[in-house]
Amino acid sequence: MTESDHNTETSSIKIPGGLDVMMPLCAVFRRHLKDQDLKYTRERADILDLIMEIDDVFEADSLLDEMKKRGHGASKATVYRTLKLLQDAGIITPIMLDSRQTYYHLVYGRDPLNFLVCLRTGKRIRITDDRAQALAKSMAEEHGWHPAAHRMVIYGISPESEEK
Amino acid sequence: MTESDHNTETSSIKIPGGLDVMMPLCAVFRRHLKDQDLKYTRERADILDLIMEIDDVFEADSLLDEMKKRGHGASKATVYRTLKLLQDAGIITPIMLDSRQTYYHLVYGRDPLNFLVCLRTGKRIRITDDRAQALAKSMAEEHGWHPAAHRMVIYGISPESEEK
DNA sequence: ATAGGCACTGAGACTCCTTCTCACTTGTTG
DNA sequence: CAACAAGTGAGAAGGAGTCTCAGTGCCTAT
Repeated sequence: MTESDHNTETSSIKIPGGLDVMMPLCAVFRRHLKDQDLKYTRERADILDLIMEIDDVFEADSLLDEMKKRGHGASKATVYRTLKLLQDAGIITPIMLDSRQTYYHLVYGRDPLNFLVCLRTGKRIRITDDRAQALAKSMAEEHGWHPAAHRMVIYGISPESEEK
Repeated sequence: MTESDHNTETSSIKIPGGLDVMMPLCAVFRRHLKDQDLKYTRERADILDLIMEIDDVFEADSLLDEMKKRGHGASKATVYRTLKLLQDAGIITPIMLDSRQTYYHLVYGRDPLNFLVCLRTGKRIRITDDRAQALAKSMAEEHGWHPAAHRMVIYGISPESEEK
């Protein structure tokens, strides 16, 4: 870990011996980059930092804006390129919540997310649910597949919009 | 039912008395249109017919192409407008499987669909599963929501791609 | 039958997200 | 220091989906 690993958000990884080692998220990214002879640049570090700070669903565009606000900007091209690298590294995942654009969120070391989406207002809430995870695993395995991730999106009417 | 209801694909609807009445899908659409003083035009009928014939996941673009091939075309604008009407009528639903475009499929009178998507090959298979439906219902209700539909997309490795 | 009104359609302009191109910069290695 | 590979930004390009607007068609009332 070097001085450029300034953000020390960690994720636990399981080691065969059963020991839990807390591994900084940026180290995961750096290793992934190094494995392909790619570089851990200022832009890439800043983008990952911002994503860790947000720790919520986000879009490419809001990243761009926020980067600009903070002075250390990055071009649109760089943001999109970095998002792809982060996906490859298994750190973030895209989610298709509506047809306008792609959303992303942190997944490395996080519980899988499920979503409730209001058909009237568009309001979204994230929920985690072990049953969904278990079910996804069963459904995949019953078809001979190896599950890697799942996404449950439930459309319905939120309590707030119903009262109106 | 008139001569313009040439496609007689049906859906069963529950009547309070407990009787099952088979109702042509196009009749559902016509009623929905009539309720809003909209018209059941040749283009709209053709698009619905094609969707019933496909009876699989489809994109706006492939509808456009297929309509063109069959001689009775429709413009891009009309196709998109009709897809929206069909959604409003509860006949089809959009699904966001990847970030390239919006996919749709028939839902009226059909079992809810879940998907297995192969991370290596992009192969998709549709599966129905009562457990997913039940779980979606529970998850929504536990948060005070009224569920309307759900979508479970499971990403993983398909048996075929694993053998390679 | 005719006229008026409203919905519908098609062509293409337009928007917006995303990707690509290309010239220039940066970092690393021998 | 030279060579080379990778990275970056600006803007062009691509592509899905929406919007506009003029022209068409269907209904209804007179």
